[in-house]
Amino acid sequence: MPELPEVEMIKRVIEPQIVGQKIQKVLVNHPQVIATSLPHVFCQSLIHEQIKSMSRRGKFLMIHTNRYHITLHLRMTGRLLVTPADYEMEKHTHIIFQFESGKELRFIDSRRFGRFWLLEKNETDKITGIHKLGPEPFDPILTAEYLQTIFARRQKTIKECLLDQRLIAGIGNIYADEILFRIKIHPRRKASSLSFPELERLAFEIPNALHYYIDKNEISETDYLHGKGKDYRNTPYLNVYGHGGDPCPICSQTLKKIVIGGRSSVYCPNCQGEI
DNA sequence: CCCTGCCTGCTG
DNA sequence: CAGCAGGCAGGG
Repeated sequence: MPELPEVEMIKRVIEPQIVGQKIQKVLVNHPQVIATSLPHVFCQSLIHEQIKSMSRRGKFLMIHTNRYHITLHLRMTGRLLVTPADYEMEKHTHIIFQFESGKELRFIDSRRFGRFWLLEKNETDKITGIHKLGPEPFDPILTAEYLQTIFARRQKTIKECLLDQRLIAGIGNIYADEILFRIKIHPRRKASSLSFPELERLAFEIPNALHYYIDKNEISETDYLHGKGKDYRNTPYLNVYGHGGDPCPICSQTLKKIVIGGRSSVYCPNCQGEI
């Protein structure tokens, strides 16, 4: 489920609660979620490690300890919760990091698509996929010129390009639709067909829209736990995603839902035109 | 480009 | 009940 604004929110809520915590024990209920090694090795390696910090890259999260990077991807339904030890155990809890303080960091994932990797600090990461990511949406390199270069020889639609993590990291189906709506560009347009002024609008709106939705996602630690990590507060501010068939918030024409590259896409045929 | 698999839960 | 879901990898 989570895209960049959600992953960033999770990082901001979780990090202050786990920094300084020392791992006493790690429990893995479903071995499949550990991509790097046998669960036994994963658990054993992390005992006595202290959490130093947390970071985000695209939709990946990293938890940094003295000797390791714990890298994880929540995919569609993954969640992280910091709880007291006696907090009710959610269904589909696959990993529990027990801290010496009594607090726990829990990974919950109903569809079990989420993955964890354990990397030594000096190890070069060639396994998680982070090494294949394009620049962060907030990287100043993301100019109209840059977009022109990466789109130039692509036959793909702009929607598919925005979803391509090798080109830009962190944009998923929701925000691809929202960004295209904001700049009034049809999702089915060929990326290479965008004019320079259109690319300028895109280069501006990618970080602008994502910042906006990160801000709207702000939540307190208590509210986050209360919502079990499922409360995404920016949802009411989405203009098109999940609104197929509704009136466009700008022009009131009916928003259309189509399929592009196997993904549902919602757009306004009036504001964004028809091809 | 397309398709499949990975999984469970929710919606119509 | 089928169909769909905000992700990604792998294969043809």
